[in-house]
Amino acid sequence: METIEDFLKTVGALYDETRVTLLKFIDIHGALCVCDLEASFGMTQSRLSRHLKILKEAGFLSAKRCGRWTHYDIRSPIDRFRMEAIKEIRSLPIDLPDLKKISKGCEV
Amino acid sequence: METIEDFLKTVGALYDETRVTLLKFIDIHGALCVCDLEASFGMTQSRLSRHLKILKEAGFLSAKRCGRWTHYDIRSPIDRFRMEAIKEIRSLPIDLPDLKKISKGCEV
DNA sequence: ACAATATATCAAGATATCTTGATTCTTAAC
DNA sequence: GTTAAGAATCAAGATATCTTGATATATTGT
Repeated sequence: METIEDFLKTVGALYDETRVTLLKFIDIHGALCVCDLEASFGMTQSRLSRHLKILKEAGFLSAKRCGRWTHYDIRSPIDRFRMEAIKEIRSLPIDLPDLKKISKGCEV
Repeated sequence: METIEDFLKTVGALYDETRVTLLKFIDIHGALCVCDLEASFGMTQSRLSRHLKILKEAGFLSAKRCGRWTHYDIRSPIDRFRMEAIKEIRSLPIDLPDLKKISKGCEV
């Protein structure tokens, strides 16, 4: 973290229940494509894409294209403060849906 | 931190440049009354009051009445995640005004 | 090239947050 | 009690964020 703009973008990404829930889900299950998240959460695709982008640009997630699929995962390496945030989220009691893996190809 | 509501309130309090700057200022100078912050930052009183309240309700600041003055200070004890946030803010290069102490009474 | 699947982006309306200026509440001095 | 200083709250307008539905951009298979 170098600037206050970075910091604000980082905490801003955390300031949304949807994103905190997504972050926890990906932290638990590992890399997932958008369509699996869509199936698991029953959330519209554009909404998911938007939140994943925000988490990615805030330094929490990495995105890796694999064929048609984009797999989002917890970014590694990750700095101390973002890791502390993820640890905090791990400790929170958050209701998560079951993982529904519908993607056929490009297993990772 | 017990619930996701607590967590969101905590990161929400950090998601504002004014509040991050105030938090850093109070972290450096210790307990200060609203009028001294008002004089130092050249900020309207209602705006300050609002942000201090948000930082207080998010668990970052304590407020202590002393005569006419309300002194805000970094809350102690403070939990791990909030402390990590303050440490992160300490490391950020943020332009701070000089401290202007105009309050006459109730020194702490 | 064409069609289908997965993802990303855009536009518009709904909701939340921030700022300002006015008002109210508290406490101390007289 | 009255006045004044310090602080908190309220109302209204400006700005930012979130959601939805539509459209655009890859990428793969035929």
